[in-house]
Formats: sequence, structure tokens, C-alpha cells
Amino acid sequence: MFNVKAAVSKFESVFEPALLAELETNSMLMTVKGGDTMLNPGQTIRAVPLLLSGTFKVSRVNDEGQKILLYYVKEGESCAMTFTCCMMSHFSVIRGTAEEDSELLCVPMDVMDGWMVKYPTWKRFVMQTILNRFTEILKSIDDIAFKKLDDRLVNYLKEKAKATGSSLINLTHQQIGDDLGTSRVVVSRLLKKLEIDNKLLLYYNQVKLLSEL
Amino acid sequence: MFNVKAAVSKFESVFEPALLAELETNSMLMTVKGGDTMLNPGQTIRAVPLLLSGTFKVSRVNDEGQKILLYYVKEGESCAMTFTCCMMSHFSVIRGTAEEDSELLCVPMDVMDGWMVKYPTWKRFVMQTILNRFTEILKSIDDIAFKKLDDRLVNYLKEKAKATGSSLINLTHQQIGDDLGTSRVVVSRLLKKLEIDNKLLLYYNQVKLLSEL
DNA sequence: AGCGGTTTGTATCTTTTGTTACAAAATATA
DNA sequence: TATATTTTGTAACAAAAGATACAAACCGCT
Repeated sequence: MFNVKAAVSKFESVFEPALLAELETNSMLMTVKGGDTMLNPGQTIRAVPLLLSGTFKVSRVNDEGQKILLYYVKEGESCAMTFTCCMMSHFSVIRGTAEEDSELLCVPMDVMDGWMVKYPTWKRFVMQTILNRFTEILKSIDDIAFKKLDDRLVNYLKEKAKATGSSLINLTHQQIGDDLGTSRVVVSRLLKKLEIDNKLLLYYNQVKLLSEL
Repeated sequence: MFNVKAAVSKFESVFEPALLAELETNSMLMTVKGGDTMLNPGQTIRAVPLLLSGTFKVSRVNDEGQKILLYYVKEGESCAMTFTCCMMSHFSVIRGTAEEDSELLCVPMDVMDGWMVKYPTWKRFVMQTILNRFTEILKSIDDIAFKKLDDRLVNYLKEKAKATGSSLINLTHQQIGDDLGTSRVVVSRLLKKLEIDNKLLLYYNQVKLLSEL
């Protein structure tokens, strides 16, 4: 549990002192429970979040309600799309959901706009965030366009394991299918094949990754 | 054919006077022939292009050499990825090819960085460009992940027709396949089906879109 | 232990896309 | 005009993924 001062100090190595001071007076601490959706497509954005702890999942939801995982936002990071939407007062084009209980520092957009001009470290942070996301989204496109589902599934599981720091993953096949943009049956089928190949073990609500994976 | 003065005047309604003046003294006029590739993945970027005439095609090329069309850059626009890479002195993650003969105004990165701070209209332009590309890339993801190839092909053809202003499209099936990330045979098959359905006509090197499409 | 809801396993069938191979048509070039 | 090259058409087959349906296993709860 953070207070604002402690929260701001997390960014000591990234932001210049004057900016840290402004951050302390202008930002708002927030806690979110795992599973809560903070942001939906179409919603307008009034503040930008800096993630202090936990993980956020950013996914694309199209007009037909189909969804696919884009990327995770981790501790010390922020969301590139929120930045850009916020700065252009544009509604959101993505969904942001807390994966685990998370804490975030929210910076109102009107303050933030001036920071781009006043603080080089803020500008750098914003541009780096955007660059990172562009890079990750392009990697997603590579995968979706050219990789087969079994590969994507393996990548997904590995990514998940790295994110949670555990080889035991708590997800139903349905949830995995949602993230990959496919059906539960397909996921079950592929997971079973991986189990037969000794790459993992399947339990109720859980997947245990083995070293062979 | 532009001189720098005339070129800069194209942006009169977008940029403030002082910025237009700087643009005039600091930018470089360039012409590129249709088909020429200006930028490849891995290459470092020293200048940002503002497109004066023509069209650029931006595509993703992954490590295995597979490629897929991301978006077009049109007159008066610029490339979001180039902005961000440039500002963070990061190598390119995309390929940029001139679709037709094009003219561009190149702004060296060292000048450009200061403009973010000095000129609100530049900052706005940059953020708007980034937002537009994010939006388009997400649309691409929707398509690639959830649409079937025949739909994607139709969209592609329509887009192409709109870009060139003509319903007669000069492309081989192979080229179309490259842009969509699939094989020539598949494209031929789908095109033939569309022809049978009276949606278009097929010629050597050409596709004529009909109103039914 | 029994019940109801959720999750998983699996079979079957269909559709979509990819692959290979070869011939025919169109064009370019000598 | 003759020949080479490029482009297109198509068949036949394989692989991948989606859809439907139903049973079995698991869990939480009483």
C-alpha cells in the first residue's frame, strides 16, 4: 500500500526532481481490484495512469464484440494508447482490465499536456512508451498473421508464466480462447496435444508448464 | 514540382507561422520514384518525412521475411512510427515504399525534437499522426484476426481504388497476395469467385472493380 | 452423498486456407 | 514471327481452424 509520496518515489530514476514534485501534488492514487475493467472502447479519458503495482491487460474489442489481447502494462509503465487518446481528447479504442489487484497513479490530462513542453523526462517517457507499444503491437500482428495457433498458444502461456512468475497458470480454456481470439474447443484440443507431448499438465482451472515447453 | 516555399505553404493551415518559417529554412525537399523503398526494418532514421504528393506504403516485415501491409501515408500526412523511432533514436521496425512517384519534405531529427516543445501545432500534429496510426493498426488487427480472406481482399481492393481514384487496379495476384500475407493461388481463387459473382472483372495485370462490390 | 453449475474431453463434420503441380494465356523480347 | 518470361486458371490434396453436440469430470454447496 502506497501513499502518494512513496508512489512518486518509484519514478525517481525516470523523472526530473521538479516533475516529481508536480507529480506529487497533482496526481491521484487509485487501487483497482483484479478483474475490474477500468476503460472501455468509446469511453473518454480524463487521466493517464502510471502503474505502481500489479498488471493491466490491454485488449482490442471490435464492433462485433470480438476481442483479442494486445499487451500487458506492468509496474512502472503506462499505456501508450491512453496517452495519445488523452492528449487528443479522443475516446478510447481499447479495453483496459486489471489482471491482478493493482495500484495506479492518475495524472489528469490538463496538467499532463503542459508537462510535454516543460519536462524533457516526461516527453521521453511518453515517446518511449509509445515506441514500446508500437513495437509490441507489430509483434502481435506478426503472430496473428503468420503464426499458427499452437505457436501462439505456447507464446501466450510462456508470457503469462513470466508475467505472474509462476509456471502454474490459473486460467480456464475459455479465458485463454478469449485472449487468443478463438474458441474454447480449439484451445482444449491444442492444450491436450501439448500435454500428450509432455509440454505441460492440465488440471481443472489450471495449466502447469513443464520445462520441455 | 515543388520548391521548398511552395511545399511549406501546403501546411499553412496546420502549422503556426513561426513553425512554417523554421520548416522553410530547415527542411529538405526530396523526390522518390514509385516502387522505391525509402526505409527498411533495422535502418536508423535521421529525418522525418512530410508527404507532399504521392502515396507511401508502410508494411511490416518480420524476421522470416514475411510481410504484410499496415497502412498508407497520403498527401499532407506523415509516418507515426518514423516519428517515434526518430525521437527515441531507435531503428525502424517497418518498411516504407513509395507507391507512386512522391515528393516529401524531410525534417532532420535534431531540429524536430525542439519543435515538440516550442510549437503546439507541431506537438498536435505529431500526436494526431500517432493516434491515427494506432487506430488504423488496430483496425488491421481486427481484420487479420477475425475477418476471412475474401472480406479482407474486398476491403483491400476498395481501399486501393479509393487511394488511386480509379476502379481499375494495376496489380498482379502475386502482389495482392504479398500485401495480404497469403499466396498467389489463394488470391487467384478468391478473385475468380468474385468475378463469377459479378463483383469485378479480371484482366492481365489488372482488376476492374464493378459497382456490385 | 447428492445436486447444479462450470469446466474439460472428444468425436464428427464443415469451412477456410495453404501447398504443389501443371497447363494455358498474355505479354515481352529477340 | 518465334521464343522466353510472366501471369493466370485450376485440380487435387493436406492442414488448420471453426462449429456443434454430448458426455464426463470437477467443484462448491447443502
